[in-house]
Amino acid sequence: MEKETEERIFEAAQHVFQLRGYEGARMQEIADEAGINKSMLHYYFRNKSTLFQEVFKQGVKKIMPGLMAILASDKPLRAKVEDVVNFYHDVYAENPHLPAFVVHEMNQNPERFREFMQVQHVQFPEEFIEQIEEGVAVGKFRRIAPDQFLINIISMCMMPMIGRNMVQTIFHLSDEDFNDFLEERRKLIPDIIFNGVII
Amino acid sequence: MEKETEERIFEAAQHVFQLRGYEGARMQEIADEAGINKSMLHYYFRNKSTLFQEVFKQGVKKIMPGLMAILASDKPLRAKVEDVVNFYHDVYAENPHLPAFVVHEMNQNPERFREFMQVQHVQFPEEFIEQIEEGVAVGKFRRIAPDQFLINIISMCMMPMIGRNMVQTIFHLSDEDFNDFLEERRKLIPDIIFNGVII
DNA sequence: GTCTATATAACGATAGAC
DNA sequence: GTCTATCGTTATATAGAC
Repeated sequence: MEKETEERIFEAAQHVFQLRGYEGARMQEIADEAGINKSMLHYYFRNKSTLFQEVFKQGVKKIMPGLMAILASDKPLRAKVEDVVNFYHDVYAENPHLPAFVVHEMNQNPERFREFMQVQHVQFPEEFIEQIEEGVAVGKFRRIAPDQFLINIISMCMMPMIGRNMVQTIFHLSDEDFNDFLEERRKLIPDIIFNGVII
Repeated sequence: MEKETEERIFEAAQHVFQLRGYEGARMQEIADEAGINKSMLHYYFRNKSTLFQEVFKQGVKKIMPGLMAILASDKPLRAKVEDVVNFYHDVYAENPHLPAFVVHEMNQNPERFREFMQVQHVQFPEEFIEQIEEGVAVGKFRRIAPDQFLINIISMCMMPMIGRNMVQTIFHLSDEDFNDFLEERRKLIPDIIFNGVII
């Protein structure tokens, strides 16, 4: 085999859990996909729950630290927004099921999510807050709370990724159409956030 | 008992399925919540799958027809956007777990969702498309595809509802704080869509 | 480390009395 | 229509040989 067994198991678990969720995932499917016996799952990871926790942790780690690092950088606000949007779209391109997975499992167990965010020291950066408050203070921006500002960006990034099937169904988009649709949003979202649609 | 058994079962099923998803839901929990015996579930609804289908159908019906009706009305675009935003926030106030439920189950079974949308004749209204294309043609709006326009609105409405725990965790919002946060968005979202944050 | 075989528990579903 | 009792299946998990 090319890869170590443990790694093959983990990657298979990642795929199955992200696709089906904790409750929908089957240890048998993970074993099949890893090309090993079911009992090996228990040898490397104690049980379904611990295997899942590893996958969930690693999933959150693919998003949160990168996002916070962008918000905490010393770039101007417009550049930060562009970076956030590109970051989300890049992560999605590599992990199309990750956003829906994290959101769903976070809803199933909010306490685990909260605890994990604390342990990882994930914090909404002051630098970003001040940048927006200053823009408001000098009359450059309309009065908007920094959390509302950020949630608007994240919403416009994540929702189409999570609701891909809804988008494709309502607008009759092929897979290729949908990819184009998403790519277009890398420019569109910053434009909407700062300028809206009215010229 | 105040209500008919079948109705009590259905309401319990609605609650449990919306909270835990199809795979996570337990027939026993539905029975307990309805205050009846497990076998009654099979008497009124044949099995778990059919009970779920009813709940899912009814969930989609609470959102899609109302949304499409607003888009197809003869109001000006700004009023339509406000109506859509208010509609989503009103639905959420009554059914806080519904958005996340529909999105998750749609992802678990896209084909069932597509089929359901077809049967219900849910279609993206021409009136809305023309309204935006006209605004673009006369130079009032920046060049934007109608589907992108709509998805931006829906994204900003739904994502905080689906990701409530993420929002509350990152920004340290109490339940009351979060409700205020959402209420503020009824005005904020149309403003962003049309004008962005720059004054 | 990896396999086969099996234990154990949970869950959906049914039979049958009342 | 509603209950109790139970069946049959499937899933996780473990024991033990190699």
